[in-house]
Amino acid sequence: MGEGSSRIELRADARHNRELILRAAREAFAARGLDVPMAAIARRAGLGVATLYRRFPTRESLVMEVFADQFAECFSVLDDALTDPDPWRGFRTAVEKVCAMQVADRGFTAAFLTAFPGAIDYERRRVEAERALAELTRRAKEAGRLRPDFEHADLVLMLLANNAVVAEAGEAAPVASQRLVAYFLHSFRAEGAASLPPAPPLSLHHVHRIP
Amino acid sequence: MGEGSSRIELRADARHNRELILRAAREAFAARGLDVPMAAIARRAGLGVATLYRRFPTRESLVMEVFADQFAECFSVLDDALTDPDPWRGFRTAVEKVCAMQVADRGFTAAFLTAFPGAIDYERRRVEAERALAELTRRAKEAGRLRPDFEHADLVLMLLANNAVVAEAGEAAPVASQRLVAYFLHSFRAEGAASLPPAPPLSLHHVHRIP
DNA sequence: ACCTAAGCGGACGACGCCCTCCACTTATCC
DNA sequence: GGATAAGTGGAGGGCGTCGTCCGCTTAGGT
Repeated sequence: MGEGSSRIELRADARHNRELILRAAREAFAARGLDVPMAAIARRAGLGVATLYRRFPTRESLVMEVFADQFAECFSVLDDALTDPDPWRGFRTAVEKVCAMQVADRGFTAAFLTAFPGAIDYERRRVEAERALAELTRRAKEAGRLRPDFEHADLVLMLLANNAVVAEAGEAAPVASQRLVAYFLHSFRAEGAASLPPAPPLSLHHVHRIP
Repeated sequence: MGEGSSRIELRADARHNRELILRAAREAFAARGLDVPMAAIARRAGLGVATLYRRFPTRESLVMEVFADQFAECFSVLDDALTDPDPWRGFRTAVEKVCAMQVADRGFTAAFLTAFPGAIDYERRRVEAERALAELTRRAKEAGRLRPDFEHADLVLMLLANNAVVAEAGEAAPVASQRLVAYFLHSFRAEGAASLPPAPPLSLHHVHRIP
């Protein structure tokens, strides 16, 4: 560590091809989910498979890179939510925006839900995300708008549910997702809350499956 | 057509092996979902692959046969629900039971949600199921317990959601599913219902995907 | 007991995906 | 413009699944 070199020195054409790969992968993931063949991505980029593998030795490394900015967007959503003076509105819009991101990009969820064992940076971010979410829910509960027995794992339930609905609904995905999220938000409200069965021991970390 | 023979005349050993296959398939589907290799099912049954393929030329035919009784159970659940004097309790218990069936058997949902183009009998049953569900929701709405803007497609949303949660939660599946269903039922109640975005154009028929 | 057709199993070719290896091309520095 | 190391593409070996083919086994009738 600390050589300073790392990877800054890529030849110009290589750097260009790297961008082609990322764009192709982004498109492919968005359209067909995370399990598109590596060869299909390479073909879409107009490059050979070897080039793809040299730049991104594992599928995970490619996924991580592709979704880096989506992750960033996700964090900015959380930050926005935290600075909203109305805690419930913050909570609600954060949920809505993240679910809309799932609709916009089929692969995003899988990346979001997937903890790559080796990806240190991702791990750090995940912890940050969980902290932000915890704070968000704490404040919404304190304001008396989020039901007191709401738990962290409930968001995981919702993300899984939304992911499945988006995956299966095809054309109808945007409408279906909005309806689903409205239902969830309605049942997350403190108002009229009845007792619930216990929450499952799920976390963003716990749930991981890379296709 | 019209020989009357059809398949009644199977040799005794063949009939026995057929049962072995069905049992093995049931176990395999329950444990790992619908996409287990055919060879794995054959091995579990202690038979050769050819035997499996001769008896069930397509994966679908096997799935249909395996889940025939689960379908029957499903219909009896709907019938019970329809005879319940309390429409809301009928609706609620039907939902809870079907979702519990999804937990008990990973493959069941996929079979439930999958419309095999050629399976006439299945198609007829699906239509029956949809009619029963329609009646169930109509009565629950009439009793003022189910929200008036509830739609058929919302059940599909829930089944998809539950399926995904069951698939991903592993050990925690039973707890996770119960929690999820409680949330859904809460938001399906007429009491405290706020306006919703429109329902997606989904039906049990519309959603079909065989792994 | 014996005949015969139904039943059986495993080997096999096809396919699709993964990932690597190596001979060829090309950017970059002098 | 030439040296050289970085970069490239496609062929190919490995793997796992599918579904079929064919020679052997065995149930069940006589």
